[in-house]
Amino acid sequence: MRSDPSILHVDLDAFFASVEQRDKPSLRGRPVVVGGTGMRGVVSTASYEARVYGARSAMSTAEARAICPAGTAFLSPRFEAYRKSSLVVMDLLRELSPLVEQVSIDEAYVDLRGADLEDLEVDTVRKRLERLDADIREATGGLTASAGAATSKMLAKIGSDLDKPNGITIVAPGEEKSVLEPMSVRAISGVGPATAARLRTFGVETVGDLRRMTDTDLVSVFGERHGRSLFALARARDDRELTLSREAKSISNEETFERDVHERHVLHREIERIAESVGARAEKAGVFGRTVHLKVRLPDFTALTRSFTTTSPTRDADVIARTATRLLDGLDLPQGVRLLGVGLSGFVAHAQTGLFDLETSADDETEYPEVFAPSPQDEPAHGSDAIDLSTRFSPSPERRWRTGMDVHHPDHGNGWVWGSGRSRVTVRFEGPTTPPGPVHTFAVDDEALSPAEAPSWT
DNA sequence: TCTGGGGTCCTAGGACCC
DNA sequence: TCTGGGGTCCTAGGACCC
Repeated sequence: MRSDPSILHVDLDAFFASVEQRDKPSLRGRPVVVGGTGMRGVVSTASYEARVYGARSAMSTAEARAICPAGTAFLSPRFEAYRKSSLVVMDLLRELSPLVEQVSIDEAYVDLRGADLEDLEVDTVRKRLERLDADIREATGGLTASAGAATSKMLAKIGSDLDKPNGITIVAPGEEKSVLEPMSVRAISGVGPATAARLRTFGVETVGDLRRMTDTDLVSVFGERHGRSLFALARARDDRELTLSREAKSISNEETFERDVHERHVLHREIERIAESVGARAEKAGVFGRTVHLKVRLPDFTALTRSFTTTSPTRDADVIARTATRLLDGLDLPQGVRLLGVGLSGFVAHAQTGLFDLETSADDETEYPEVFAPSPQDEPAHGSDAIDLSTRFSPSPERRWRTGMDVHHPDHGNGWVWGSGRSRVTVRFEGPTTPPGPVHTFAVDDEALSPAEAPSWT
């Protein structure tokens, strides 16, 4: 914890709804709800006029429609417009100090130690924040923000929430514990509905209550990390520094269907569509991922996740889709599917050629049984007959092994390609299941494969 | 007309290696 | 012969955040 209120938290007020009201004067002064407008939509942001009626973020749009008066505008989000205004605000923050941690499209921390201020006294900070407030209004055409400054991230964030909308709260050094004490435990970062409910069973509602629990008890109930963090944060001990830059660790897309889907072929088509977008985003980000994730939500809202890690990083939509389809086919889904998601993680900056490069050194003299490369016309559509690993195909410049490809081996049965390299292919048989089936590696018939083809292998 | 979509981090168990 | 830890990787699930 710092000795001066040099951490700032800035939060744009009802951001999506405010942008809509700014851009469309007829919406000003009226309740506006931005979010999914379909039957299964949820609210992203409700304007303050809509909050009067009880509309809230994360509420189902259906419920918001039921409680808001006629004349309430229900709008789909226009992310491009929001991004534009967000950028304007983030630039203003970076003008204030180069030490900015952007948390989301409408929220950021700023380290005022990087600001050009004569000192970090409460009055000096307040004056500067008042100027920032005016700058944000002017630069964005009337959007407002709420701000909090304090000696730690937690207190700065709590501060920005204390006087919404468009308020400035500075928690003076020494006041942290008394500000925190009467607040609900939900004010602590990392305490959501589940943790709050468990704490309630111990008679803990406020941060003051939480302080009566021992370190040992909290660790035994919530685990090492979470327990220690609760103990420290309840005492306003928060040394977290700003994270000035971070790289994405995963890319995913998911979709909730308007109606639960029962047909496998529809799910397969959806996987292809979603994988297409995941692959395109990975390409845009310049990354290749080793792990493909599948997420399924059932009509009863339980979520299933499956993942598969290969040695061959990819961003090929086709490979992602095949892998995800494999994972889906390992699930029994008699109730149908409410949501389907596909993701990619385990990023490396460049695609590896495959197992050969990753796992085989030049002096590796392991002998593998030989199999033969398939030709593209023999590559089966998923679900149809597998490629027979014991059959020699006629050479073709396009033939290649692809992760997820169905194969058959006379000794091992059915399987699918798990990874491949210039001279060998690895197959997982009877997979993917938990626990996974056996993996066998074969040397491929590389006579017909020119080295130039290798980079296109996935 | 219950409950989106994009993420991050943690835990726990098993495999495997040293 | 029996009994070890520690570390890492992978997988599944869950909590949390905006």
